[in-house]
Amino acid sequence: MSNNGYTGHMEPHEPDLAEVPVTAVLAALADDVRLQIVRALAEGGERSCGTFEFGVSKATRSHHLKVLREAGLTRTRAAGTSRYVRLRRDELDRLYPGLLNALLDPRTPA
Amino acid sequence: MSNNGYTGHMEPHEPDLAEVPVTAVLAALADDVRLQIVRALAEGGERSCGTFEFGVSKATRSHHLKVLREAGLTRTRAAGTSRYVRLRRDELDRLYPGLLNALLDPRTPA
DNA sequence: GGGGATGTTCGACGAATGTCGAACAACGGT
DNA sequence: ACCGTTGTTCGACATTCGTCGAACATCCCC
Repeated sequence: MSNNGYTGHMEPHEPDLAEVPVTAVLAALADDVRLQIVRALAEGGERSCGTFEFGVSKATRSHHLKVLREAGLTRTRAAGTSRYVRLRRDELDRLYPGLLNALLDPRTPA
Repeated sequence: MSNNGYTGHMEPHEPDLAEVPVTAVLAALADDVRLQIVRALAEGGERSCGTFEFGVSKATRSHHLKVLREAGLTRTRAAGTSRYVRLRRDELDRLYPGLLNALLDPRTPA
Protein backbone atom coordinates (compact mmCIF):
# COMPACT_ATOMS: atom_id res chain seq x y z
CA MET A 1 0.00 0.00 0.00
CA SER A 2 0.85 3.63 -0.25
CA ASN A 3 2.45 3.12 -3.60
CA ASN A 4 4.36 6.28 -4.22
CA GLY A 5 6.26 4.91 -7.18
CA TYR A 6 9.57 4.86 -5.40
CA THR A 7 10.91 1.39 -4.70
CA GLY A 8 14.31 2.53 -4.59
CA HIS A 9 17.61 2.35 -3.29
CA MET A 10 18.76 5.95 -2.91
CA GLU A 11 22.26 5.49 -1.61
CA PRO A 12 21.91 7.78 1.36
CA HIS A 13 24.18 10.55 2.57
CA GLU A 14 27.63 10.07 1.18
CA PRO A 15 29.01 13.57 1.52
CA ASP A 16 32.12 14.83 -0.15
CA LEU A 17 34.96 14.41 2.29
CA ALA A 18 35.96 18.03 1.74
CA GLU A 19 32.66 19.14 3.22
CA VAL A 20 32.89 17.13 6.41
CA PRO A 21 34.44 19.01 9.33
CA VAL A 22 37.73 17.54 10.53
CA THR A 23 36.30 17.06 13.97
CA ALA A 24 33.56 14.87 12.48
CA VAL A 25 36.14 12.76 10.65
CA LEU A 26 38.21 12.37 13.79
CA ALA A 27 35.13 11.58 15.87
CA ALA A 28 34.14 8.91 13.38
CA LEU A 29 37.55 7.30 13.78
CA ALA A 30 37.66 7.68 17.55
CA ASP A 31 35.82 4.47 18.30
CA ASP A 32 37.17 0.97 18.66
CA VAL A 33 34.55 -0.80 16.60
CA ARG A 34 34.72 1.72 13.77
CA LEU A 35 38.50 1.68 13.76
CA GLN A 36 38.40 -2.09 13.40
CA ILE A 37 36.01 -1.71 10.50
CA VAL A 38 38.30 0.80 8.82
CA ARG A 39 41.28 -1.46 9.30
CA ALA A 40 39.42 -4.43 7.90
CA LEU A 41 38.32 -2.38 4.91
CA ALA A 42 41.83 -1.13 4.33
CA GLU A 43 43.16 -4.59 3.72
CA GLY A 44 40.03 -6.20 2.41
CA GLY A 45 39.10 -3.91 -0.42
CA GLU A 46 35.38 -4.41 -0.34
CA ARG A 47 33.23 -6.31 2.09
CA SER A 48 29.59 -6.89 2.73
CA CYS A 49 28.28 -5.56 6.04
CA GLY A 50 27.63 -8.99 7.46
CA THR A 51 31.25 -10.06 7.24
CA PHE A 52 32.27 -7.76 10.04
CA GLU A 53 32.38 -9.97 13.06
CA PHE A 54 33.00 -7.91 16.13
CA GLY A 55 31.13 -8.33 19.35
CA VAL A 56 28.20 -6.12 18.54
CA SER A 57 24.66 -6.68 17.35
CA LYS A 58 23.75 -6.08 13.74
CA ALA A 59 21.85 -2.97 14.78
CA THR A 60 25.00 -1.54 16.30
CA ARG A 61 27.09 -2.58 13.31
CA SER A 62 24.65 -0.85 11.01
CA HIS A 63 24.88 2.25 13.15
CA HIS A 64 28.67 2.36 12.99
CA LEU A 65 28.70 1.87 9.24
CA LYS A 66 26.29 4.75 8.96
CA VAL A 67 28.56 6.99 11.01
CA LEU A 68 31.51 6.12 8.80
CA ARG A 69 29.50 6.69 5.65
CA GLU A 70 28.17 10.05 6.79
CA ALA A 71 31.64 11.14 7.75
CA GLY A 72 32.66 10.63 4.15
CA LEU A 73 34.97 7.74 4.95
CA THR A 74 33.21 4.90 3.17
CA ARG A 75 31.05 4.27 0.17
CA THR A 76 28.23 1.74 0.04
CA ARG A 77 27.00 -0.21 -2.93
CA ALA A 78 23.75 -2.17 -2.79
CA ALA A 79 23.72 -5.53 -4.55
CA GLY A 80 20.77 -7.81 -4.03
CA THR A 81 20.06 -8.20 -0.39
CA SER A 82 23.61 -7.35 0.56
CA ARG A 83 25.44 -4.06 0.85
CA TYR A 84 29.08 -3.76 0.00
CA VAL A 85 31.21 -1.23 1.79
CA ARG A 86 34.58 0.15 0.74
CA LEU A 87 36.99 2.72 2.06
CA ARG A 88 37.32 6.02 0.20
CA ARG A 89 41.04 5.74 0.45
CA ASP A 90 42.10 8.01 -2.37
CA GLU A 91 40.11 10.98 -1.15
CA LEU A 92 41.20 10.38 2.40
CA ASP A 93 44.86 10.26 1.45
CA ARG A 94 44.52 13.35 -0.68
CA LEU A 95 42.83 15.44 1.97
CA TYR A 96 44.53 14.00 5.05
CA PRO A 97 47.84 12.61 3.89
CA GLY A 98 49.38 10.34 6.48
CA LEU A 99 46.27 9.99 8.58
CA LEU A 100 45.18 6.60 7.34
CA ASN A 101 48.72 5.25 7.25
CA ALA A 102 49.19 6.28 10.86
CA LEU A 103 46.02 4.49 11.86
CA LEU A 104 46.92 1.35 9.96
CA ASP A 105 50.49 1.18 11.17
CA PRO A 106 50.72 -1.87 13.42
CA ARG A 107 52.86 0.14 15.84
CA THR A 108 49.98 2.42 16.77
CA PRO A 109 49.02 1.86 20.40
CA ALA A 110 46.03 -0.15 21.53
CA MET B 1 48.68 22.90 58.30
CA SER B 2 49.09 19.28 57.49
CA ASN B 3 52.67 19.79 56.58
CA ASN B 4 53.68 16.61 54.87
CA GLY B 5 56.78 18.10 53.34
CA TYR B 6 55.28 18.11 49.88
CA THR B 7 54.17 21.50 48.69
CA GLY B 8 54.37 20.40 45.29
CA HIS B 9 53.52 20.60 42.00
CA MET B 10 53.37 17.03 40.82
CA GLU B 11 52.75 17.61 37.18
CA PRO B 12 49.78 15.34 36.86
CA HIS B 13 49.14 12.61 34.36
CA GLU B 14 51.30 13.19 31.36
CA PRO B 15 51.35 9.72 29.89
CA ASP B 16 53.73 8.52 27.25
CA LEU B 17 52.04 8.98 23.91
CA ALA B 18 52.85 5.39 23.04
CA GLU B 19 50.65 4.20 25.89
CA VAL B 20 47.58 6.16 24.92
CA PRO B 21 45.13 4.28 22.69
CA VAL B 22 44.72 5.79 19.24
CA THR B 23 41.04 6.19 19.82
CA ALA B 24 41.79 8.36 22.85
CA VAL B 25 44.15 10.54 20.81
CA LEU B 26 41.58 10.93 18.07
CA ALA B 27 38.81 11.62 20.57
CA ALA B 28 40.94 14.31 22.16
CA LEU B 29 41.34 15.99 18.78
CA ALA B 30 37.72 15.55 17.76
CA ASP B 31 36.50 18.71 19.40
CA ASP B 32 36.42 22.23 18.06
CA VAL B 33 37.76 23.97 21.12
CA ARG B 34 40.58 21.50 21.60
CA LEU B 35 41.50 21.61 17.94
CA GLN B 36 41.76 25.39 18.16
CA ILE B 37 44.01 25.00 21.18
CA VAL B 38 46.23 22.56 19.33
CA ARG B 39 46.45 24.86 16.34
CA ALA B 40 47.30 27.82 18.52
CA LEU B 41 49.98 25.79 20.28
CA ALA B 42 51.41 24.63 16.99
CA GLU B 43 52.25 28.12 15.89
CA GLY B 44 52.75 29.69 19.27
CA GLY B 45 55.33 27.39 20.80
CA GLU B 46 54.36 27.84 24.43
CA ARG B 47 51.43 29.68 25.95
CA SER B 48 49.94 30.18 29.35
CA CYS B 49 46.45 28.78 29.79
CA GLY B 50 44.85 32.16 30.16
CA THR B 51 45.91 33.31 26.72
CA PHE B 52 43.47 30.99 25.03
CA GLU B 53 40.54 33.17 24.23
CA PHE B 54 37.74 31.05 22.86
CA GLY B 55 34.15 31.42 23.91
CA VAL B 56 34.27 29.13 26.93
CA SER B 57 34.58 29.62 30.64
CA LYS B 58 37.87 29.05 32.39
CA ALA B 59 36.46 25.89 33.93
CA THR B 60 35.75 24.50 30.48
CA ARG B 61 39.14 25.63 29.18
CA SER B 62 40.80 23.89 32.09
CA HIS B 63 38.84 20.76 31.28
CA HIS B 64 39.92 20.74 27.65
CA LEU B 65 43.55 21.29 28.53
CA LYS B 66 43.31 18.36 30.89
CA VAL B 67 41.90 16.14 28.15
CA LEU B 68 44.72 17.11 25.83
CA ARG B 69 47.32 16.55 28.52
CA GLU B 70 45.97 13.15 29.50
CA ALA B 71 45.87 12.11 25.87
CA GLY B 72 49.61 12.69 25.77
CA LEU B 73 49.32 15.61 23.37
CA THR B 74 50.58 18.44 25.54
CA ARG B 75 52.98 19.06 28.35
CA THR B 76 52.38 21.53 31.16
CA ARG B 77 54.97 23.49 33.10
CA ALA B 78 54.00 25.37 36.23
CA ALA B 79 55.67 28.76 36.70
CA GLY B 80 54.42 30.95 39.49
CA THR B 81 50.70 31.27 39.35
CA SER B 82 50.62 30.49 35.65
CA ARG B 83 50.84 27.25 33.76
CA TYR B 84 52.53 27.04 30.44
CA VAL B 85 51.35 24.53 27.89
CA ARG B 86 53.20 23.26 24.87
CA LEU B 87 52.52 20.71 22.18
CA ARG B 88 54.47 17.44 22.24
CA ARG B 89 55.10 17.79 18.59
CA ASP B 90 58.15 15.59 18.18
CA GLU B 91 56.54 12.55 19.80
CA LEU B 92 53.34 13.13 17.91
CA ASP B 93 55.12 13.32 14.57
CA ARG B 94 57.17 10.26 15.37
CA LEU B 95 54.22 8.10 16.36
CA TYR B 96 51.62 9.53 14.00
CA PRO B 97 53.50 10.98 11.08
CA GLY B 98 51.31 13.25 9.00
CA LEU B 99 48.53 13.51 11.52
CA LEU B 100 49.42 16.90 12.92
CA ASN B 101 50.32 18.31 9.53
CA ALA B 102 46.96 17.25 8.19
CA LEU B 103 45.19 18.96 11.06
CA LEU B 104 47.18 22.13 10.69
CA ASP B 105 46.86 22.37 6.94
CA PRO B 106 44.68 25.40 6.23
CA ARG B 107 42.86 23.42 3.55
CA THR B 108 41.33 21.05 6.08
CA PRO B 109 37.55 21.53 6.15
CA ALA B 110 35.73 23.50 8.82
C1' DG C 1 49.54 38.46 56.06
C1' DG C 2 45.76 40.22 53.08
C1' DG C 3 44.26 40.67 48.40
C1' DG C 4 44.32 39.82 43.73
C1' DA C 5 45.49 36.93 39.82
C1' DT C 6 45.61 32.38 37.67
C1' DG C 7 43.93 27.69 37.42
C1' DT C 8 41.77 23.47 39.15
C1' DT C 9 38.07 20.79 41.15
C1' DC C 10 33.30 19.93 42.28
C1' DG C 11 28.58 19.09 41.50
C1' DA C 12 24.90 19.84 38.23
C1' DC C 13 22.65 19.82 33.97
C1' DG C 14 21.41 18.90 29.04
C1' DA C 15 23.02 16.87 24.79
C1' DA C 16 25.14 13.35 22.38
C1' DT C 17 26.66 8.57 21.97
C1' DG C 18 26.94 3.35 22.04
C1' DT C 19 24.24 -0.42 22.74
C1' DC C 20 20.39 -3.55 22.29
C1' DG C 21 15.94 -6.09 20.86
C1' DA C 22 12.12 -5.79 18.08
C1' DA C 23 9.87 -4.34 14.13
C1' DC C 24 10.24 -3.32 9.43
C1' DA C 25 11.83 -3.43 4.39
C1' DA C 26 13.81 -5.44 0.27
C1' DC C 27 15.50 -9.05 -2.22
C1' DG C 28 16.25 -14.12 -3.92
C1' DG C 29 15.29 -18.70 -4.31
C1' DT C 30 12.35 -22.62 -4.20
C1' DA D 1 3.54 -16.67 -3.16
C1' DC D 2 5.92 -17.83 0.75
C1' DC D 3 10.12 -17.95 3.53
C1' DG D 4 14.76 -17.06 4.92
C1' DT D 5 18.58 -13.83 4.47
C1' DT D 6 20.42 -9.30 4.91
C1' DG D 7 20.33 -5.03 6.52
C1' DT D 8 17.98 -0.62 8.36
C1' DT D 9 15.08 1.97 11.53
C1' DC D 10 12.85 2.74 15.87
C1' DG D 11 12.40 3.49 20.68
C1' DA D 12 14.69 2.76 25.02
C1' DC D 13 18.33 2.85 28.10
C1' DA D 14 22.86 3.79 30.40
C1' DT D 15 27.05 6.18 29.86
C1' DT D 16 29.89 9.75 28.50
C1' DC D 17 30.77 14.49 27.26
C1' DG D 18 30.75 19.60 27.09
C1' DT D 19 29.41 23.31 29.65
C1' DC D 20 28.80 26.38 33.53
C1' DG D 21 29.06 28.78 38.26
C1' DA D 22 30.87 28.41 42.64
C1' DA D 23 34.24 26.99 45.74
C1' DC D 24 38.92 26.01 46.51
C1' DA D 25 44.13 26.20 46.01
C1' DT D 26 48.46 28.40 44.96
C1' DC D 27 51.34 31.82 44.10
C1' DC D 28 52.98 36.78 43.83
C1' DC D 29 53.18 41.37 45.50
C1' DC D 30 52.51 45.28 48.52
